[in-house]
Amino acid sequence: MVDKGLDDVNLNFLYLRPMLSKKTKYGLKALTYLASQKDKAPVQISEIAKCENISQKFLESILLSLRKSGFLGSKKGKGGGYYLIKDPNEVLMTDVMRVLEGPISMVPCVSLNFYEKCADCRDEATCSVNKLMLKVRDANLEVYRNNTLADLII
Amino acid sequence: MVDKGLDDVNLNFLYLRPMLSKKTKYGLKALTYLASQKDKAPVQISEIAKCENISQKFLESILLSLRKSGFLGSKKGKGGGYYLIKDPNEVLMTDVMRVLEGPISMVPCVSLNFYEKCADCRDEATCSVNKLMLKVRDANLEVYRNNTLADLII
DNA sequence: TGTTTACTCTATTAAATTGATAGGATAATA
DNA sequence: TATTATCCTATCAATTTAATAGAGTAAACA
Repeated sequence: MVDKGLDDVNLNFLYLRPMLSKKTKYGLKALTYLASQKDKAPVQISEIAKCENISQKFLESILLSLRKSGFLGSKKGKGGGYYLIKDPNEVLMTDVMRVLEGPISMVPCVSLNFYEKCADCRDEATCSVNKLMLKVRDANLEVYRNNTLADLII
Repeated sequence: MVDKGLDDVNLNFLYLRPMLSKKTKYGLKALTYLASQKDKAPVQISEIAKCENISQKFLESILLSLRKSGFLGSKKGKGGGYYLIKDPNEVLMTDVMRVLEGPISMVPCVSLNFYEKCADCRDEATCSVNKLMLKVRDANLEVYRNNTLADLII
């Protein structure tokens, strides 16, 4: 049998290279879980992990980084856990995404906060990648700036 | 000396996890290079690689996949090379990005063309990640649909 | 007809990142 | 002082990216 060029098959549909990391996915779910609480009593990691189907150990590190970046507070010992520090209406997605996922721009040369010149690019002003990714960055920023944690509930 | 918690340092600004692959970056540059040609005579891989500072061997595989997906034509032998098949005005960024980078959605559960249910998600209708990523997808689609290869030149 | 040119294809590689797990240290509560 | 739950370090397999090497194939041209 002759090989019928299976290399032509496009495997993109398998989502082999997911764009959104699980860290961000889990972080967002945890934040909305906390935002949905009636009171602001601390919630244990184990509860969030169980309800949201998240690996508890992995979630630990995510919540830790969210605490260090000022989104969450924590309490140790019995009755301890994590809780939201700010009102969900005041938690901007721009800030959340930058902490969890990293820069919003897809290339450093169009980043507002973390600009870097491309080493291989001759002229930024005429670079097609720069031109397109600038528009993509603006479109994404528009979404993240206009959505808070409160907008993600229900 | 006491360790002052260097783990708190946010290293995102180093762009350790670039969102846009070099494959896409190089592919876009090659496409615009070809679109900028006066006539439609074939251009050699080596010329594009040299002018755009791209690894020639890597570029070979990228141009090959762009040919197989119908964007480029090729000619072997002396005077051979790659050339655009369609008019730059008719090459939509949605199609280019899907071939080079993969699905436009950041999660499979909001993908138009490559939908997949999340294994761990209890209810898509109330999922915060789904809700946010749906908006991001629409914003990105808006950009890619309204830009053609011709829009990336100069 | 034969040589040169340039695309085509397969295979391999190092390096980096992700996602997950294990184990113990620390602090707060009762 | 015992229990609880966060905090922190270290490690791991699996995957992906980007690049390179080398041989194969088809077209042009002398």
